[in-house]
Amino acid sequence: MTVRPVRIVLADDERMVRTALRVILDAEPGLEVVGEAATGAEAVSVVRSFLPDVVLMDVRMPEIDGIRATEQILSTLAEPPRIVVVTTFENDSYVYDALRAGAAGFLLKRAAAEDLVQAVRLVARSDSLLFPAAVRELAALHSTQKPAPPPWAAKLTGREAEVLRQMARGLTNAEIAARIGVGPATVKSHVAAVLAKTGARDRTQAVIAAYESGFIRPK
Amino acid sequence: MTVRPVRIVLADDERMVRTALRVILDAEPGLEVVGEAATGAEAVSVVRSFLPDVVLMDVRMPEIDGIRATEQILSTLAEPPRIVVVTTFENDSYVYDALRAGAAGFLLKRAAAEDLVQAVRLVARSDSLLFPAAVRELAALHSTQKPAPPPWAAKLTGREAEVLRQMARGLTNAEIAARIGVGPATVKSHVAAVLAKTGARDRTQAVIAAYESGFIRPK
DNA sequence: GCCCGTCTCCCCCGTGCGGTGGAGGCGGAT
DNA sequence: ATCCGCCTCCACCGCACGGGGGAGACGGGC
Repeated sequence: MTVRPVRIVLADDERMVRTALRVILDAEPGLEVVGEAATGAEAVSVVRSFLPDVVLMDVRMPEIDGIRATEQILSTLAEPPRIVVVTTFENDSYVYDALRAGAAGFLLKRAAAEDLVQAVRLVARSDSLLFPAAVRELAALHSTQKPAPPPWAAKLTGREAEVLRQMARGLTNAEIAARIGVGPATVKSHVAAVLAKTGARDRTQAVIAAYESGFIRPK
Repeated sequence: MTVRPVRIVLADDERMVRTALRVILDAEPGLEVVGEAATGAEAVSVVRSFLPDVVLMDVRMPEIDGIRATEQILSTLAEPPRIVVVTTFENDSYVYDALRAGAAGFLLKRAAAEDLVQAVRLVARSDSLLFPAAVRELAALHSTQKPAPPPWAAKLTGREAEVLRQMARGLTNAEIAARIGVGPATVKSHVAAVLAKTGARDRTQAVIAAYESGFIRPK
């Protein structure tokens, strides 16, 4: 008997992309594109109908994005397919969101055809999970820029940085003053300086900036 | 001419693991283990000496953990190797940290030998990035347990969660009101509820709690 | 039927916060 | 000797915020 082929569903709002993927995948023995969807909502229903082994899911789609569609599929099917999130990766921060949603892997749209095929095969047969340059580039944005995660961090004086750290712990000006051993008025000055340099409107925005820039980290 | 082999460095505090990996990898044509390290610090120096193509890096190691070692390697070498983080995955939340550190992939220690080999090959030749069941399980922990990443998230109503998300974007009550289409007084009520449920004293602490609990994540 | 949770909105009040515009001291750089 | 950056602190002001009350409407559950 022949080996059961890997059944694939494509979800992408661009017909050309779907066609390209279909051509590449259908040319491969053992791979079979069984369905297509142009929206996230359509993807959910198509997957429910065809129950494929693998779904190639675009992130940006009308109605429901790929992330939500992934969530819905994984949470509503008893034996959900492996979902590979496909992205063009421009400035996407979808990666972590997709991971949380339960995506089995990532694929860069500009990936080589052979990588695409290998990705699908690998995801289909083992519970391994493919990743592309997308993450490397994203990771690079986080790691190689480590010497300069916050553009403004260099401009914060020692005291200001200290005050910002205390702010990010949820302390009031008076508490910060007591903690670092200065007067409340002094803390106010430093806070004002931090707000000015970070471009924040209030302490909440300053704390957000601290998190988003990596100046401080969760956990 | 023969193809240049993939040069590999193993970093793991358990000798047995290193040996096992070496046996598996050395048996493969085109793969060559050129060095081993038992600590994170050692890993950094060994990598600097041998300049391998791929590093298999354990997470938990004495002196310096795999994450920090990864950071150091990637930030100090001009042409750093691909670093694959190896984990036993018990309750690790290292995955995101490793990604941020610039890891090229993940591998589960209990992965099949053939998966290991294929992972190394793939990481070495393309900029694709391997993942294992580790992430699937971890993702499951985050997605299926989505009702419970923050202990209090389950207790936040839909509106309250929405308001908290807007708070975490640095918006004032008035701005949130305009954005979600309700009156300012309503937003005040929701904010009060959020503060009560999160145990926060003010909106800043609420936003901090949102970040620390993973309710929202930095880009 | 009733209750309870949710969403919606109102009042009043105190205050922490942020904005403005200062001042004095201290050290390094020029 | 002078200037500048940083740290320290002050007074005044307006306001968004948070606390403490409530109230009406809708829905589902008992």
